[in-house]
Amino acid sequence: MPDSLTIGELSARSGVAPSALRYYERLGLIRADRTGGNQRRYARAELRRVAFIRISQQVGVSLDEIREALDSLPEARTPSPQDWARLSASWRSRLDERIRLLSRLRDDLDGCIGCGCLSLQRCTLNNPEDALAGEGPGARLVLPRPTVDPTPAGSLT
Amino acid sequence: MPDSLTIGELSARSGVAPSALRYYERLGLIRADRTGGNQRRYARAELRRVAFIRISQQVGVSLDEIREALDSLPEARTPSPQDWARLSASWRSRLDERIRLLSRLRDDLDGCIGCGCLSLQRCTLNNPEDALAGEGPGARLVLPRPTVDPTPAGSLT
DNA sequence: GTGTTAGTTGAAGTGGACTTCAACTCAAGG
DNA sequence: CCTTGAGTTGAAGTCCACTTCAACTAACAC
Repeated sequence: MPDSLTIGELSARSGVAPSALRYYERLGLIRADRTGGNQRRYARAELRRVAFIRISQQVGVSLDEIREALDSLPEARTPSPQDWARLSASWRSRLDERIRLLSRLRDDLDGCIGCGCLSLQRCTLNNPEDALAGEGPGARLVLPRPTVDPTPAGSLT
Repeated sequence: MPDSLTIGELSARSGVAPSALRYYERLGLIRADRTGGNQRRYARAELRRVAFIRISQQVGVSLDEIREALDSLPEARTPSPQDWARLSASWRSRLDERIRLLSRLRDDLDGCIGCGCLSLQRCTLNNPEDALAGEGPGARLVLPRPTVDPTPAGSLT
């Protein structure tokens, strides 16, 4: 059991293509030592970084933001379990939000399917930002652009 | 209350940029009549199509698949509520699956945060069986690659 | 009729996340 | 040694979903 991994090994164990690992390195998300012959050798700890990267992507975070998060890890020492816990927790609310949004979409879709209207007028879908804030001209279709609506959006008739 | 909409009006009411609407038209997702002066005029029914497109994107369906779905609508007549209900329902299982996946990710993340391991060894995350790789535009799951691992994947040590 | 705002086109550009390529070099087994 | 598979690089390519641009033309209020 070697204390460092080749790029092929890291790829196999993380499920991430070698080309992607090199790409991550270019972006500064992971790092590698080099052998005399200039080949990458990954410290075991990099496996955790890659795991964190993939999880974060699932949550819908961009590589750029992931890099920022990873930058907040201590450089001096190998990140502790607490360090990782902190980072993981930082995505928690985004994950919650995503789940909440999709769940509401499902419920609303059920409702709209029920009547076949797909008008979404009465659906919270219209106001993805926050259903409770629903006042004024703010309501729009799913995935609104940040601009302000001239007409009562969401009315499909 | 005109019986057709300009691209600006459709944009305002759907929350989709005019450039995106033109793009959708090029892809064959929506259609428009033309005035004598060659400007687009959208039938009211197009609003429903755009709504469906945006909802579908939320679910994580590509424009290409959305086009296929829309192609299954009757051309002869204006789609009925039932037609729309059928299409919406067709995404339902994908939506369910996506929600299920994210929920599991959340739970597992909670577990991993608890111990700070981030190893995911004991997590369902690892389970390549139901990886649901490549679904939607969002990043894929941890351990997405369909290739078979030489080593027990997910072991970080 | 004039001015302003909205719309038209094809082509090119953007950004994110990678992958592919060509042309090498390295590492390890026999 | 020699062969073979794994690794190296920078540059370019890909895919998706759009956006931007330049150069025009339409529609509409006054």
